Amino acid sequence: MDRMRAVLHAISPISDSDWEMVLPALSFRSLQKGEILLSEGQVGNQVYFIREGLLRLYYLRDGEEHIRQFFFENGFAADFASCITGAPALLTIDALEPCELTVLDYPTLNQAYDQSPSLQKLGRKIVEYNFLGVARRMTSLFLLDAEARYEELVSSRPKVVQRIPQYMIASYLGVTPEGLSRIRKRLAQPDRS
Amino acid sequence: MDRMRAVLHAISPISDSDWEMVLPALSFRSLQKGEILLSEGQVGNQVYFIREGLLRLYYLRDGEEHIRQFFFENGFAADFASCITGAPALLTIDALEPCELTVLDYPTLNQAYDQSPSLQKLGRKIVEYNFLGVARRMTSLFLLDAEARYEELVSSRPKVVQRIPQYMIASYLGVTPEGLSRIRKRLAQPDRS
DNA sequence: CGTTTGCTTGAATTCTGTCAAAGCAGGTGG
DNA sequence: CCACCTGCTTTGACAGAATTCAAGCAAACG
Repeated sequence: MDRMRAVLHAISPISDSDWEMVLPALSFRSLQKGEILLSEGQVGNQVYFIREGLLRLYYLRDGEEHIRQFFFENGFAADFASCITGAPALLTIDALEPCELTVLDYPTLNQAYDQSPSLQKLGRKIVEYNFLGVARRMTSLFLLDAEARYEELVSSRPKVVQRIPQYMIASYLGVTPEGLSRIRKRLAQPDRS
Repeated sequence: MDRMRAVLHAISPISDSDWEMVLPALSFRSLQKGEILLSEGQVGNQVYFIREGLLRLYYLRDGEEHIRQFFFENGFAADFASCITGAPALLTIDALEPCELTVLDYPTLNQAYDQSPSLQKLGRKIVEYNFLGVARRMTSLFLLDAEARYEELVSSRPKVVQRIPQYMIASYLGVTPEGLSRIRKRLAQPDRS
């Protein structure tokens, strides 16, 4: 919990009185591997700080899972779109590993925003951060082919490649498991001229 | 200028004193068709309100233009990522039609945020809005094929299809002009069983 | 030790991009 | 008013790449 405060403080400074307003929004939750945290159709009015574990955010379409994002320790997971709009989630969140979470109730958080300018600012910074994240992801999907996306992922987030099974990485990259297998093969043996 | 204030007010209420703090950030600019507003490599520390005209935001890669977004009257255009991070823009903005713009200086705006909680909130709402925008775009690129993306575009933003040449729409959708032409052909004559 | 799960590999198919060429405007200048 | 030119869209043929389907293989697990 102090770790979460430290993470938030690094984004934008929080005073003790700010923190007291955040406290009522907090609760705790443990998850088993595979447990679902948010299902498509529910309203995702919670944000999760990951003290321990690994989560994944994905779309379900025609029975297939399309993974949009992975969340690691000391990070925040949420269907932000659903939090912001209050509309039912289009996404599902579940645990890839056993998790220890700190749950933040979003409506409560929103009320706190209106009572403290510095929390309001923190809120803005968090959205900004998330904006940059999707924008990067969008750019990568838009400009790069699957092979380049994989190389980018390996170099920029090696943890993902280490801790997550390959068929999920394939889904994240937007290719089939077979496709990723071939990409890896291609990259393993560079040009033999 | 009153129109811009009205647009902003609809997002989050602005008082007269708030507005006075925004005023120093404002200036005006006219653009000819084809004129470039922001080039890749520059810092995009401005946001543009479009009183009149039509803008486009795109990546330049290997001499090719990959269009990410179109901006219409009464909307805001910017390379938000560059505004937020202060890093050089990866994107270019130019005018598809003659434009009349109200320019907002982003650093000045940021200072105003820290002086008024309601502006801070407005700032948050604007980022939220933009977040939802990229998230939607990202989802569409990730889940749908080019044909479905085109149908979505036609039904959700018919103005785009009407006012913008087809080869640019193709670029926006992430296909070649030939590809889009075939998609349209396919959609024109439904299943003849 | 057998079963399950995930990764790889091969062959057939489908799709998309590329290249080249031809129609079809809309605008310009004779 | 007409002819031409330029830029955009369409079309066809072809090659390349990715998905799909099917099978084999290795490691993990009960």
